[in-house]
Amino acid sequence: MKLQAVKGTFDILPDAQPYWHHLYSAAERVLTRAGVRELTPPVFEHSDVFVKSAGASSDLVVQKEMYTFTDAGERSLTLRPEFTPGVLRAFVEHGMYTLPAPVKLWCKGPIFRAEKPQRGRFRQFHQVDCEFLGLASPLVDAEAVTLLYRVLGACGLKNLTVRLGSVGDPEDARAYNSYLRDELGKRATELSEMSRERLRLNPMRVLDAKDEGDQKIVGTLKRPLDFLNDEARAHFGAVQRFLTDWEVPFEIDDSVVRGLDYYRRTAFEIHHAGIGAQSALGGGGRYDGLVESLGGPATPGVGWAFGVERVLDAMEQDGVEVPRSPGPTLFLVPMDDEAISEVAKLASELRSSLSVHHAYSRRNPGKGLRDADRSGARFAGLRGERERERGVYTFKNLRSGEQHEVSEADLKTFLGARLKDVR
RNA sequence: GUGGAUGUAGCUCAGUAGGUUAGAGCAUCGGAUUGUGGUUCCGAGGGUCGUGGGUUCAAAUCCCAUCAUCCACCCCA
Repeated sequence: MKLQAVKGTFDILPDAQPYWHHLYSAAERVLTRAGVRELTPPVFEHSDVFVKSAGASSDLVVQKEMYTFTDAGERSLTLRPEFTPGVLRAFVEHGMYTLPAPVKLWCKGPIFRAEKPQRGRFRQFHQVDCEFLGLASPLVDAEAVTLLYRVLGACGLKNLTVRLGSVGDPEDARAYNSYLRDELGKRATELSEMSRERLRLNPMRVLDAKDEGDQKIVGTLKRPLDFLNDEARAHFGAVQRFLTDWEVPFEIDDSVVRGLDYYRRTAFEIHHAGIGAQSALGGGGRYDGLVESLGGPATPGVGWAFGVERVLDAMEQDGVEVPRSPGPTLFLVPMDDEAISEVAKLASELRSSLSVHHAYSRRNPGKGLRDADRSGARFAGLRGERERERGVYTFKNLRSGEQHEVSEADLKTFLGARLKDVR
């Protein structure tokens, strides 16, 4: 058995951590300022939570990609394949529907789907998710889209494309689907094999067929937006007006199709060129009715999520610079055996207020200063026989090369003063 | 589920008319320097050549199988 991470999973190594922190802190900053509060749901839930939310037509597609297992108590549990159902479960379980609406929640963490890996697609990956519950107003849809856009902007991304659409209310979607089945059914023989298969399983998918002949046929059809009822149309118009007013760029794309049944009205995606075939960084939409179908009180809601790995990929493509994690303030070098434990003890004491690293074996000054330099330390502190005799450390500023002796008693004040100077 | 590409040192990669002890750069460790860093110079350690089988006097190299990784299709919460 080779020692190797499970297919579709990976380690986030120390060198990569600054990028992750940068992204998460950008998200936290933007969302917190907007009054969105963090909620951390468990990584797994009763399978029902995800199965019920997926809906009837989605479960063929979706359930086979869920990591489901039975625990020792014969409970069927599932590693979350998305955040929304778990957040809604928590929302209901804790009576958050009594809070003033909208209740705005966000979360972050790993997500699990048993898909075949490729660029931007893994079996364990990470999402930042945001949910706005309790209000059906288009104002909330617009705020949701805006915050998604702002979070990604705060990550340093340029050239984002927001695609905005509406799937209407359930009866609109049903009407459009049967329209598609009728019209495309008549011309099924002209369609490619793939589109015929899509027509059978999910007619809306025919709209983004890549085959040229298919696209000609699609061009003659009415669009999903033509089927919106008056209220849904007005809602969609209001969302657009808010976004325009708030100077959030977007394009209308009525082929934004959400795979899950629970979406109503607003649907949106945000894309970035240059991260491969999986170009969607994230997306979301309105899901009025979902809380109720999970067994809670009727509650309108809208939410989104984005894939952290894809955003990091996009950041890399855009050349986003992230501050390197700083080295220690001080690096201590023991120059004889007795000094090894002395510097370890001193480091331990100084760490109550400073970042202090040290070498773990006897080093000559050349090697010791090289170690200190490589650690990125600002100062080095050398300790050997000479220093011990005089009760001092030899301190060297690694940037200026300036060096003096500092008595053990003055160490902290010396460092404090030095740091002030440097700043 | 389908297709293509790729697996050689910790990392990035050379290395095919099959032929001695499989190389480089980076990284690590040591020395130049047993009390003064970044640059430089010298040296060392580190390899089941993904795995298994086959062909051959001889396989990293050719053949078959298998596993893994990457990319794309499909799908996409």
